[in-house]
Amino acid sequence: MKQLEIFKALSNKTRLEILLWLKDPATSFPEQVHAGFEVGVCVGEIQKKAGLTQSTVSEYLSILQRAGLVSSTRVGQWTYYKRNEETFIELSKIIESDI
Amino acid sequence: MKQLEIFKALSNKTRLEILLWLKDPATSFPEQVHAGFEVGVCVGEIQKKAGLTQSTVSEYLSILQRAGLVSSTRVGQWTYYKRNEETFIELSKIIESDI
DNA sequence: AATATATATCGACTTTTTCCGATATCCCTA
DNA sequence: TAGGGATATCGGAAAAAGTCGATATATATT
Repeated sequence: MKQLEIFKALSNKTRLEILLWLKDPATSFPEQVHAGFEVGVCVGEIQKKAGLTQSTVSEYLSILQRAGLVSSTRVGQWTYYKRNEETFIELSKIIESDI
Repeated sequence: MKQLEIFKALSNKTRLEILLWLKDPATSFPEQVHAGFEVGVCVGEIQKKAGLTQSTVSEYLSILQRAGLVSSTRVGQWTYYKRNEETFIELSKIIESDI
């Protein structure tokens, strides 16, 4: 687990918001037609909610993914992102004891 | 607790190292003449160990302090910094449940 | 009061991050 | 296989962070 990379990923307001939205997609996003929320939320919906450009949001999701905070699944032309809860648990433990 | 400010403070290799050193000053720093480690470690010792200039280390300690991760005590001409463990505990809980 | 030592602050320069528009890639359907 | 929609990648401008040297401030000693 690369702590520094994780903290950098968390050092941005929009990225923190995205992580919060992904915590409970059903209340944060409109119903998804092509997939349930179990697989995640597609980039387009996240982008609309964030109010930034598509390229920026795509980049932000990559940053979160490289840090291990989210994972993605491609289904057809959509990429769905969801939280990687194990990483949050690990991080919480690291802060308790290793930092 | 300002999460974003905390994560920014933690997004730097040297600052993470400083926090680790402060976790066990007795093994990380030479004996202090003018005060025990209970009050913290003085800026000069932290600076030597970090290998950066005095101004940079002083700035870094301010950043950590503004984030609530350390606190300082002035004794004579020295300023001693020590960890603020409550903040780490709080942060760990926030990551468990609020992020 | 003058000097010395420890720390903080300031101004400048460099590097990194933020965020965009344009373009490329991937996948679907006609 | 051509066109369209979703996402990723690239290149760049602007803002923020990293880092330094110089200077200011605070305290201690003589």
